[in-house]
Amino acid sequence: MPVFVEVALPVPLRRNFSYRVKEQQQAGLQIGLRVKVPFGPQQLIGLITAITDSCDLAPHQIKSVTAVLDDAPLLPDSLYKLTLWAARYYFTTQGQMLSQALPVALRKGLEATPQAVIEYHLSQQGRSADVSVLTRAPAQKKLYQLLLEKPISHDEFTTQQLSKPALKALEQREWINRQEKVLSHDLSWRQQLIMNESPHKLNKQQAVAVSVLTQQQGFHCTLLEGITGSGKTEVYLTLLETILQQGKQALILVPEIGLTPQTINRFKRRFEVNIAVIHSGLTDNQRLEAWRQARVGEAAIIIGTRSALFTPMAFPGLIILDEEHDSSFKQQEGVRYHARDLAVMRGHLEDIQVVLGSATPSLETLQNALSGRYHHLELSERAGAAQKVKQGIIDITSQPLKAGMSTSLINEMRMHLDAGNQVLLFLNRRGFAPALLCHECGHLHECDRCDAFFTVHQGLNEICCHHCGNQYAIPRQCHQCGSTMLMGHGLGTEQLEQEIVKLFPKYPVVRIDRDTTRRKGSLEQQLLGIHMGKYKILVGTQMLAKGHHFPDVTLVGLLDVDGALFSADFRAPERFGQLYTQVSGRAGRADKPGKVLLQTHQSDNPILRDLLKRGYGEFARSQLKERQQALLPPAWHMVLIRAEAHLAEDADAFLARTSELLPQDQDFEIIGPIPAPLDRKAGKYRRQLILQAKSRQRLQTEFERVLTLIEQIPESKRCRWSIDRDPQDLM
DNA sequence: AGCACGCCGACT
DNA sequence: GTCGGCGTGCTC
Repeated sequence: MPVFVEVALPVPLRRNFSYRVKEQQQAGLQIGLRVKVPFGPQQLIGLITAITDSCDLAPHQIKSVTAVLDDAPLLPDSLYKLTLWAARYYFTTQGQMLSQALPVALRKGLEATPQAVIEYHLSQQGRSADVSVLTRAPAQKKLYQLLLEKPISHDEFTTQQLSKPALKALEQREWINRQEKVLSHDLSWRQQLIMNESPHKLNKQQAVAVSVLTQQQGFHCTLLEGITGSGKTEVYLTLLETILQQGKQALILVPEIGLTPQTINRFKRRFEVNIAVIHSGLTDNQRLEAWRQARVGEAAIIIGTRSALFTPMAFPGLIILDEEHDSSFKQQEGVRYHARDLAVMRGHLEDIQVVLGSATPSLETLQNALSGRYHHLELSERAGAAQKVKQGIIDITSQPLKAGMSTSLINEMRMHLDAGNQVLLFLNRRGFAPALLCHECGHLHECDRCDAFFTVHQGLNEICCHHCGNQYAIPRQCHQCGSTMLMGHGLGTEQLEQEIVKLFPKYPVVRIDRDTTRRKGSLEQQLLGIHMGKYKILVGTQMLAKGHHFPDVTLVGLLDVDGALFSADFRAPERFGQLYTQVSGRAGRADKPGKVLLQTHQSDNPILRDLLKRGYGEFARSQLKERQQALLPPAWHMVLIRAEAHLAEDADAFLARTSELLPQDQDFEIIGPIPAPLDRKAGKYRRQLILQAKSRQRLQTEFERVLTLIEQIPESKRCRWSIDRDPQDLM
């Protein structure tokens, strides 16, 4: 009987592809194995999604599988199902979803389960060799001496950056033997968990949280709402102890910025277990190695950012997603999945607990907690009884400003600095100035590829577009009138830093934004400087607000609240609330109360008042009510269709036709096509269609019905389009 | 998404 | 004369 397989391939085509399987390849064939298949003129690697004995296609249209690459499915059943579910939910294909979920090395066809690794030993001849011949070959000598102590695996060779030529040379001298070492998995942690550090004493709230969490069996999702400094991590660690003792693994997901050595060390210090850390700095092979260790159960704890969600576990026990409100959990290109939502689904499929932790929960999670879908645990006491932060609003309407700072802010800064404390200024705009203005004709220099102004970077002597990366030397003359009187317009962190140096020459300043932290390790260096007290004034963007505590900072100033709070995006108030709460949480400690000052033109704004008066928790609850009234997420469900094209009409026509395919009634709203907030980006026109549906199920079915029709719209070929379910921002 | 095929402009 | 630009069409 002929055998055919359906294969999911990493191509943006909404279907799988059928292949014939030759007889000698048929043994052990199953769903979930990787295969190499011919696809047009190329060979691709995909996953078997079905095995059949017949195929609708004409025989001449079907090609044969080139090779079957695995003998066991790559992913456990739960993760295979997760990719299927996610592909449906995000309106994409399983092939695309799988290429998000699998490590690059596996997508390229590398072995998933090596039975043995190569090890290098010194040979008999090598042992008795005369080392003095190596005096002029230091790399060989170093390697030789390492080998005297113990054999080196091929893997260590790459990770420790030893010299390959030296290895080759020693092999040529016949001093080295290659040996295959059969791998055995060290799972001893499951039998006996060794703790390096005894647990800290928990306060009452922490103890309650831990006892609730440890008593739960099977799938549960819990929001752990703990204010900054309330000791969420200690709760995680204590819960982790129970899980590990049961011989089960834990997956910990953290925001991109949160995966610092300090975080990892906290876990390493407590448990004597293998921890797989998955971050963007890993090579493809290192990533694969971490993936393997998790899959066989050698790694007891897996810590990583968004994409680590798909790491298989042999003994799944727990998923923790820390700082669950953080926007880096949502993928912003390709398949736009949300790691938080998929983590909950994964927990469900693996029948394990999911803990979402945050001081400032997203409205989505808060709604689930309030409605009873999730458990809700609160930590409201600051460990060490630190004092509450004082807060104040500075109305800057018709106030004189020096580099964006009001006189009262400057005076306040001076007081705190003179008292020997640190001051943090927050401005969410990097560069020198957000526009280049001609003083004679008023012309503002615009990016030629985007609908945006150039940002001036004085240090680099460049103007550059923050949307497409376009950059030029700062022009000497105005492009419109030729005048040489050009000046920066508006304020960025670079300029703020310069002005502060002039205003406070005695106090060293550090600036932290994407420009000053581009070099690897420089952020760590700067943070160290702050903790050592080397810097007194800290200037920065978002980066400064996330994850780091600065105990000697007693004053935090937010320079441009208006820009952050009153943007067109419906999530702006929520995000500002989170940012404000996170930033103010950075300041002060038990013996030094902190103070936060906000500069705004709208000091009476009710949203702002609400946030300051009642704190994030209450603020978020009233925001949730507003979203419900406005039929916005999480009350209603949103999908954004983006289209970009060289000609605006093509994008418009495509979206207009799409909207004609969909219903419009009381429970299903369509807005658009409308220009995206950044109308033109990188030379292309951007349009979008916003869809809001009351019922998630209805949204799903309506969309699935029209997906294939959308592809057939003639204009779809003339533009680049994508679907974003549960969009984070409408950019 | 890739990749090939195909048809027009500035180069050894 | 050819190298190479990217528009168009196809992939079991």
